[in-house]
Amino acid sequence: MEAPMRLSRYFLPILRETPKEAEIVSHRLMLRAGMIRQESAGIYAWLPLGLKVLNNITRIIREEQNRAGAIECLMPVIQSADLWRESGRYDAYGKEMLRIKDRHEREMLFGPTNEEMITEIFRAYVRSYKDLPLNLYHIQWKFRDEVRPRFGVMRSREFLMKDAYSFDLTAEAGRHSYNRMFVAYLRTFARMGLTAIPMAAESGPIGGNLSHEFIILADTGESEVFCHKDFLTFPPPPADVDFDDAAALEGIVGQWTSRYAATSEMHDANAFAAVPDAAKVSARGIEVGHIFYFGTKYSEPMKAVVNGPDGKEVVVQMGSYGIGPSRLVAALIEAGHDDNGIVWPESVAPFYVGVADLKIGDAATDKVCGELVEQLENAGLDVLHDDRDKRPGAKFATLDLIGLPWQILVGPKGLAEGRVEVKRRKTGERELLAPADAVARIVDAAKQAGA
RNA sequence: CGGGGUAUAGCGCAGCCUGGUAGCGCGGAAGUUUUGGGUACUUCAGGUCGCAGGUUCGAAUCCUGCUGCCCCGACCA
Repeated sequence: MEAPMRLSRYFLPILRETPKEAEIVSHRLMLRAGMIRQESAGIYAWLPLGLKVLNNITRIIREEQNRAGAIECLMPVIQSADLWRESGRYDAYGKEMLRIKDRHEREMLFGPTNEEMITEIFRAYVRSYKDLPLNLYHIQWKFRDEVRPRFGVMRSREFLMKDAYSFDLTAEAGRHSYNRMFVAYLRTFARMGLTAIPMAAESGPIGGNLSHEFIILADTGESEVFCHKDFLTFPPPPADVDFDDAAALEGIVGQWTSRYAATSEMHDANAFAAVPDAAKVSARGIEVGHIFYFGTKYSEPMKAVVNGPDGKEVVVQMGSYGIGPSRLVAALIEAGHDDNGIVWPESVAPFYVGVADLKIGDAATDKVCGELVEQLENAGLDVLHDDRDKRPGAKFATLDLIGLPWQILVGPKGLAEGRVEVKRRKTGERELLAPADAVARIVDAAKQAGA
């Protein structure tokens, strides 16, 4: 919980016009709402409003990773080339990997992913099957030197990534670990108001033979996708799902893989033809997560082994599980906006409610705004108080642009009747309420949203 | 990495063809006005015209080289 923010003292560089480089709506709105600033091709600074959203997203990711039994750590952004030579990927990775040299001419690299490093950490400490299963994750900046970065933070070169890595004794146990992350991902995206559809996927340079991409449908998505419409009605796993219950997880994963879903690379026209026409969904999608089960691809060459119950050495089974929080910020905007700006889901909104004082300096509006802000704050809500000396129109436009779920508009006209206006951003519904009722309405809504 | 653009004030642009030392809108500051959906007017501040050479009495403008950025394609969380 933070102190209520007075907009006159905040740093929110709103742009009235759209910078010309921004092609897609999320990029345009992130620049206009003062969330990010481009510093280089595909490299962005996160301004306060953008950072708040990013932090809300990583908070949800952490909560769901922890719930599923993963343990957070943090690995460095700069890695040694030697580590990557062990797995054979130093030469295999190609120009996407940014290679650098330190002052001693040692070959280093800016990490594009961390399988090698986590395997090195694992093998240094873990010797016994009794320490398994283990799942370690971190949330860290990564760099992939994309040939052509575009679409703002949707396809940037530097990006924030949550990576989890699982270690198990057997393939069966590894499958359970995979399912844990699968279910955790369904919950994570659902909490952000997204339906992410798990689709059969290529495993690419990460490797392995079991892999799903989690894709949300959006017109501006980069991938062409094909799936059954039932996915849009499947319920997300409940909060009390038992992650130790392998059969229960298998059941959930079973449901979410029971219908056809594939990206264009993996598309099987014959299989799709079997889907009833009325259920066919052919759309564009944004990849927001990707999970891999790759067995011993890294543990074998890097000798990550433990002693089994019979005293013999066993090469551990591994998987890795990624979510891109920085990309998710853009994906959430692609999925939630209108002509006036962003419409944030309540769980990730940078502030929960904005209180606009429509006539700064008016004793009545100033007083009521101060009281509203204090009461909302005391109720545990994150409040933005627009106390700038601006025209009402400018305030409406700003609040709509930055997409806070609720607005309270306090002006002399309404106050003459003892009323303020409560506006819900998502629907545009407005209500004239007494100030105390306005607070109650929004606090109730927050409780219902489980914020 | 191929193809195509573009670079002039914080943002969006004009000026370049036909060389004469830079302008408009938005934004910012001051003021008057206005006060419920980006108000109107006045004044002000802000630019080594991407960088380096060259041509010329004189270059934002013409020529050469370089760099950044953007778009299309192939590649990708």
